[in-house]
Amino acid sequence: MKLLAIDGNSILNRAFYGIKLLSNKNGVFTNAISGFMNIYLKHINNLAPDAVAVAFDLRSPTFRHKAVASYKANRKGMPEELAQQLPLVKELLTLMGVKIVECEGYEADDILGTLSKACSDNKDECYVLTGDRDSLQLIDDNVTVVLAKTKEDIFYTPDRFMEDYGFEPIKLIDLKALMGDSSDNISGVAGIGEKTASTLIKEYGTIENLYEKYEDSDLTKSVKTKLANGAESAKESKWLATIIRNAPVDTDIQHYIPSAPDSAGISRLLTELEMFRLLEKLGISVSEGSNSAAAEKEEEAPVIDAKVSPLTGEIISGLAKCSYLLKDGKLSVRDGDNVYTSEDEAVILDFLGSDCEKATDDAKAHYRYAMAHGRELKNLKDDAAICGYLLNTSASDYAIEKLCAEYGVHYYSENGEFADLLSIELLIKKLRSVIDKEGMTELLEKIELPLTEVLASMEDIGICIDKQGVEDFGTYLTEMIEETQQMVYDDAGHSFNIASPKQLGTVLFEEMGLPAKKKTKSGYSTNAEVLEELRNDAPIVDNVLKFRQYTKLNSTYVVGLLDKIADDGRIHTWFRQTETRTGRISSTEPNMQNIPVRTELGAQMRKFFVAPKGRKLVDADYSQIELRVMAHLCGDKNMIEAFNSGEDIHTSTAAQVFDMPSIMVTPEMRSAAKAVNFGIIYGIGAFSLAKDIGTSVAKAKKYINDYLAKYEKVNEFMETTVDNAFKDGYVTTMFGRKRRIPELSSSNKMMQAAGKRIAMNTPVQGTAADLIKIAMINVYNRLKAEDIDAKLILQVHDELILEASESDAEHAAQLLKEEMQNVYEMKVPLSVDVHTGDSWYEAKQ
DNA sequence: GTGGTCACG
DNA sequence: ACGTACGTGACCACT
Repeated sequence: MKLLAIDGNSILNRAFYGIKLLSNKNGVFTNAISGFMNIYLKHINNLAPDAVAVAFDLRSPTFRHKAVASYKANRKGMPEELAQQLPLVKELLTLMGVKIVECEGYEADDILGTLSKACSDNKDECYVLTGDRDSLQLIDDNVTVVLAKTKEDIFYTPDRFMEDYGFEPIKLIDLKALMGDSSDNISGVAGIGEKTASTLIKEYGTIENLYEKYEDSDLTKSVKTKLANGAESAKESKWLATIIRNAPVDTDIQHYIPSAPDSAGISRLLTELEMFRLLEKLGISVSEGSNSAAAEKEEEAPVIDAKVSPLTGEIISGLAKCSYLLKDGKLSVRDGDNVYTSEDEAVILDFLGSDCEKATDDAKAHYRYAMAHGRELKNLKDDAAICGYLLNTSASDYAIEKLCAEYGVHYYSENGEFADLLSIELLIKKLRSVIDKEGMTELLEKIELPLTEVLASMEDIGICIDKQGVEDFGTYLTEMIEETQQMVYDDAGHSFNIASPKQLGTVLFEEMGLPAKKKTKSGYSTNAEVLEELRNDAPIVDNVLKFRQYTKLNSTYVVGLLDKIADDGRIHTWFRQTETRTGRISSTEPNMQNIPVRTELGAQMRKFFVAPKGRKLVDADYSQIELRVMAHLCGDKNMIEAFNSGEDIHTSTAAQVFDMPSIMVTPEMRSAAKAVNFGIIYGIGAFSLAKDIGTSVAKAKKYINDYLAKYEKVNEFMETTVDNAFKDGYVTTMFGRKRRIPELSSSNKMMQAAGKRIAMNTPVQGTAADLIKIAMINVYNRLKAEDIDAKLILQVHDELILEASESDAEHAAQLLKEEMQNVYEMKVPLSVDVHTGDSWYEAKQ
């Protein structure tokens, strides 16, 4: 027999501190559960034990001994984030059929001691899994202690222990009795540390032997004195350090053979915790749990006896309402018990263009399918992924099966390949009712759903790129990279990989002896901020910075973009509508929202995004939209006035905060005001502001206080927003978009502070995102309705870009500006700058 | 897969 | 005592 005995508390602790805090949408933390299970599964797979016991600490108010009362008294209480995961891990293990062992008045390691001794006595094989070195005293020929470490685990057999420590495992108790252990409140012998203790144990073996012989030994006088003074403490410490091996628990290994897992129960629990990857690892499907009482009780679902037949034109014209899916060129349509399928492009296009009301799960892709063939997708009414996103902007994806499990909708896995199709109707019905209850129906119907078509069109059209120009720029960059690289090697005296922060750190801070300003988890920080400060100390720094700039431009933009040019010579980015927590859209493959602009060299890239012959690019961007949103949301008179004056907002802010006429505001004052304005949007902190504008924290604090005193309503808005966020667990934008903030329920101060900043920032960033989305829809519809030869092609958060015919460019520019400025009646005017040009670079002037 | 770095709003 | 502003995505090195 082989037993795996696990120190549940120790492994859970290790998992908790080793993985960043994660939580589900209800704010239940899951990182320790996930880490624990990873460690657990790894060892189950490696060791294939016959029996498993997971031990947990359990202490009642009556301790088994007086000394125990103070024992571990100074150990910090478990943080709330970890404490709430403890019962969940136990529940999960129980559902998995794994035996949990707890014993009133005993700690987990006492239970491990007892079980491992039983194994030893019966010549059974025992593996003790723990993160705590104390348990190494349990090692013998039958007992191996597996020490779980962050990187790799150590399998401690008697030989391995001897190799590391130089004495037998059992003597670890004596070692601890001498050196003590502050985390366990074991005092040891005062003045004796690890080194001395280890030497003494190697020579004398046990403290009993040591105390018998030390007086006549050749130990130094000081050590002898320490031993003499600490004699009593040493004995008590040895007692405390000894793991109990006869705790009253079942020592029959047979008892710990796991029973059959409750798959449905596991599925239910992990679905509620949103731990889908773990579920997958356990080989259980999400739907297994949905038949019994789910977290959200599953609603009655009819049995569907699906009749499958090919889709025809006749059927299409008879459809009034349906749900459908379209993936990899395969269409499946559901109308009641009837399922129609087709892989015929013409049939699919006819279906998409029909008047039938449609519900699906990836509308944008289907709009693109139709557009790519010069056809339309008509009467699209619902998109399950979009609905899922509005209800929880933090999920990693919005697969039908997951959403069903999460919202207690029956998932038709019994219908095999049509499970998704048959499930989507009830799923959407459910999602719609929750969206309605949460007041987001208008957001869905007026903004998100119409936007799917706009984004599809933008992706479909794409932006024209000057391939030759990019290639030439790449050639230039490659030359510059080689040149700067050589200069760095010359400065360093040898070649190395400059792109490796580790190697660069060694060269700069060890070989060349430059002062290291900051550290990261894994070594010296070498980021631009640090290097900037060292620029005057050594020429290598400047060359490294240049190297970084050139390689970044080359690999991310030149090489990256060339790789994405489609056959039509254009770049078709993917806009992601269900990605960001705040409601912004994101762009990938390639990311068209982070094309360089801030440095002159980088901005050159924008010269290669062009309008084809006979056409123009029209670029319009909102000026200070987030600050204007803030002014509107809080209604502060002074701030509104500042915007109404039409003068530069940062100058205006400086004038108001420093209480002087605008004409007397210096560039320094304006720049400080600008930094404070940014800080206000992000959720201000004096330290970061000070760093940003290079002043003292005290001065930064004063700037903030003066600002908030001048703009009272801003202050008030921040406070009420944060208060409400604590109360509700979420914040909302002007158009009802929600973001849950589980960080606020963290007991970690840093984490909670971050939650507050999120609470302050999201309504502002999110409302700005709502506004530009509405503008996009209006622009799209007007261009279409008025038959203007211009199309939206890009959105960069506060900026929209059109490609227009030369003749319509001016008209389109006017329309664009008008729609953006008038998107919504605000307490301050929205201001838009618009330019036209042959390239993005020109149109952005 | 994660961390460091850096591009954008 | 600690670490430090919001939201993204891509690339590289390293485990």
